[in-house]
Amino acid sequence: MSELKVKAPAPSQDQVSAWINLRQAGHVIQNRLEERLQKEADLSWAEFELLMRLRVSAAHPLQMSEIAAQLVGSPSGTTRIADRLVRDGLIVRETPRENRRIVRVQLTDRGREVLSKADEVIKTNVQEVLGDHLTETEVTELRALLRKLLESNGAWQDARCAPL
Amino acid sequence: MSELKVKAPAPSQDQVSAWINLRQAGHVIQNRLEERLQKEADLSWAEFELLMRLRVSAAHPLQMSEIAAQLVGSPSGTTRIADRLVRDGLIVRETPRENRRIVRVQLTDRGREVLSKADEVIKTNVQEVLGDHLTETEVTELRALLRKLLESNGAWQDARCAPL
DNA sequence: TTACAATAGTTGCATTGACAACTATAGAAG
DNA sequence: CTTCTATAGTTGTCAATGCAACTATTGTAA
Repeated sequence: MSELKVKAPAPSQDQVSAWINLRQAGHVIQNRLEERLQKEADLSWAEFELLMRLRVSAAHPLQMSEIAAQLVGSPSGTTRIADRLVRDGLIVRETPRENRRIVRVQLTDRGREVLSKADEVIKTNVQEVLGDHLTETEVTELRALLRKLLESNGAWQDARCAPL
Repeated sequence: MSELKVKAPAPSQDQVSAWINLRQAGHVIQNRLEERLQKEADLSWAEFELLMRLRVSAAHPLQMSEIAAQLVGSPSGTTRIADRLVRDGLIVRETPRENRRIVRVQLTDRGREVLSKADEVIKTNVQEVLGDHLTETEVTELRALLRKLLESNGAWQDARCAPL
């Protein structure tokens, strides 16, 4: 009878533990993905994600602020990532005549190539770290929980990742 | 009939999306927690987590390598975090006579004080970002999924966070 | 005992990314 | 039209962190 009472851990502990576990998973798995991505496609995760966003929008080239809004980092961080991608010839920046404040970004052919190589790497490795261990149902559950978390914190956005 | 077939998204897309969502949640929420923690307890999350590990072990003071094993970062990163905590007088380093290679770390009184203040901040804010939006069951589910994920990637460790 | 290997921790260096300040352009108000 | 304000993006500077190289200590073997 009283067992139930005394054993009950404060919910806040569970919540904090959950949070720490989320960060652990984030770091550990990310490290693995980054390592492979770097080795096999010579790309950082940040660079990959930026490229991916460009492909998803496909039709019209995105401008910096649109990209920045879709990534987790700051605007200046986005600039720096783009700098590297330009240096490596994977994207091009272009300022349209009609609005000389903005900068539109587009994949180059080489960018598309590298991205498609990166797709393979990510697909394989996400399968390895996630897919091989969670059922499809569990993946769906996880997404639902994360979505709820993000939505209630005003930060939800669909993580469309295009062809793959 | 064929609808089911053509509409089915490749599982790899779901997996990658799940992964991206996990990182988004990680960043967004972490930013919020760090901001409050910094403002209200003058502590970074990394510092908080190190202090917390010290408290959990309570009885015997931990040595650097033990701490490093529990945190997500590298050994050198752990050294740097400890540097700051020493500078701020929240922990003390000590090299025992019997083994002059190792360094044991202990909370100071001030460290305990600050940590207990940080507890409040974390408790309140994790409640706000997590607890207020997920049911207890959902938190449990989330932990279970993350645990499975971590275990299958050989990185599980219980995120005990002590009193709080 | 001297040499060699393994362990523990720190430091130099380079990369990454955030924040705030800055430049440049566009739109609004007078 | 000029001025003021808002928007878009970049850059200077700085803190955090990883890797590889280093120092110091301990354990092992000849």
